[in-house]
Parts: sequence; structure tokens; C-alpha cells
Amino acid sequence: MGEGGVEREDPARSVMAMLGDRWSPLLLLVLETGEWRHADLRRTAAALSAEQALSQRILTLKLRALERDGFVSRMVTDDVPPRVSYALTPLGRALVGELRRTISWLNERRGEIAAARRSYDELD
Amino acid sequence: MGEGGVEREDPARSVMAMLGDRWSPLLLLVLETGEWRHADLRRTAAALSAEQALSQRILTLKLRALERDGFVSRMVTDDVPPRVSYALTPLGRALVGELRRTISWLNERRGEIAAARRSYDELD
DNA sequence: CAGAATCCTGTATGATACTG
DNA sequence: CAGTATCATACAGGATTCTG
Repeated sequence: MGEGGVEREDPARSVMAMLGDRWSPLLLLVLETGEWRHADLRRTAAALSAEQALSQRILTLKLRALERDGFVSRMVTDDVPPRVSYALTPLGRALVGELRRTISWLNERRGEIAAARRSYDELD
Repeated sequence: MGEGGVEREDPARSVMAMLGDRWSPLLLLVLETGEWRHADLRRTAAALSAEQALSQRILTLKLRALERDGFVSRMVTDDVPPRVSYALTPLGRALVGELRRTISWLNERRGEIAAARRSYDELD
């Protein structure tokens, strides 16, 4: 239980937690550019993060959580092999707007925050 | 996609994670009202969360993290017993502005998100 | 009072193998 | 291709006890 944070109650808190987790913000930003299939989205998000790979399992968990809150839509055509695409909903696009605003606010203060950290860490 | 920044942030990611954690947002909102001492802040934050108590340890950890990033200032007078007060810095007040905007955006969409969840959970 | 030191638990994240 | 199913682990959060 508790996988993917799907059981949380208060939308404000759970969505803020989502925006602060490892992959969701990145997925939202990638999905903003259009429709993405599972494998491509996975590779692109991992490349952008410049960190480790994004596992299939985690990608699925994160997408399910975003879908559950109405930020992402999942489209399936029943071909074989299956073709599944993900995209932002209108609500998801609006959320990305908020996300971008927060990110740029933080980026504008990047230097100030970094300086505060240096100053704090430098004390014995 | 061009300008902005879809990728690596140091403060951006850690601060977003902070804003999404269990106590930091609440502490920022309480501290916005003025200067607070450890014990009072602890009690008040716990009361507002309507959840469990906030342990001394966690309060200290969260305050240290906020202080390190330059959002909170810690003032000590060397009396016995010690008197320690916490307050927002100007940067911290600005951060609370951003936090409030995000919170109210989410609160305005609370119904829509809740509906999406119900709809999602109802299937299967 | 404010906090440090310990110890403990749940949850998020991840690696890997398997399947319709 | 787009997932599940397992198994493993790191870490945030928290309960409790002690002290300058």
C-alpha cells in the first residue's frame, strides 16, 4: 500500500508533494511538448534529468498518479503490440504554468540561496 | 524547448521538495505571522495540521533546512535558560508569497481534482 | 527551553525479470 | 511495447530519552 502516493487525501498537500518529487515535475514539462509514448517519455525524461535511468515501474507509478488527479490523459489504441500515448489535460497544462512560475522564481533566487547555503555550511 | 529550463536545478529541486514535505509549508505560514519560539511554534504547527504532534527533532531539522537556504533566521540570546526565536527573512517572506499562490491555485481546483480522483478510482 | 542522541518504521525509489 | 511482479534499499519522519 501507499505505492505512488495514491492514497493521499488533501489535494493541496498531495499535489505539492507530487511537484516536489523526483520525476513528476520533469514528466509534466516533457508532456507539455505534446503526446508521448511510454518508452520515448521514459528515455527523454531520464536524459533531461542527467541522473540515473527512470525505471518502467516508476514511470508507470508517476503517470498513474498524474492521471488520477486529472493532469494527464492516457490514450490507448488496441493494436498489437499496444500503442499507448500520454498527454496533458487542460488542467495539467494549467498546472505546468504554476510549476514553471515556481521554477523560474527559484531560478532567479538561485544565487541568493546558494550564497545562504555556503554561508551556513562554512560555520564550524 | 528553448528558454526557461526544463532540466537541472540545484536549489530549484530541493526547495520544491521542501515545499512538498510534511511540515515546511506549515512552518513557513506560521512564521509569516511574526517571531516564534521553538516550543510555541511546535505546538501551533501541530495544532494547525490537525494530525499528529510535531516532534522536537523534526521541528529542528526543518528549521535548520529553512535556515540553511536563507528563508528563516534564528536569533539567540545567551540567557539561561536559552531563548531562541525564529522568523522569516525577506527571502522567506517572498517564498511564502509563492507558496500562497500555489496553495490557492490548488484550492481553486480542489473540486476538479477530487472529481478526477473519484472518476479514476471508480473504474474497475 | 531548546536541542542532541538513539532507535524504529513507513514509504518512495529503484533494479531486474517476466508477459499479453 | 507497455506494462506487472518481486525484491531490495535509502531516507524522511517520528517516539523516546537525556542534558547545558
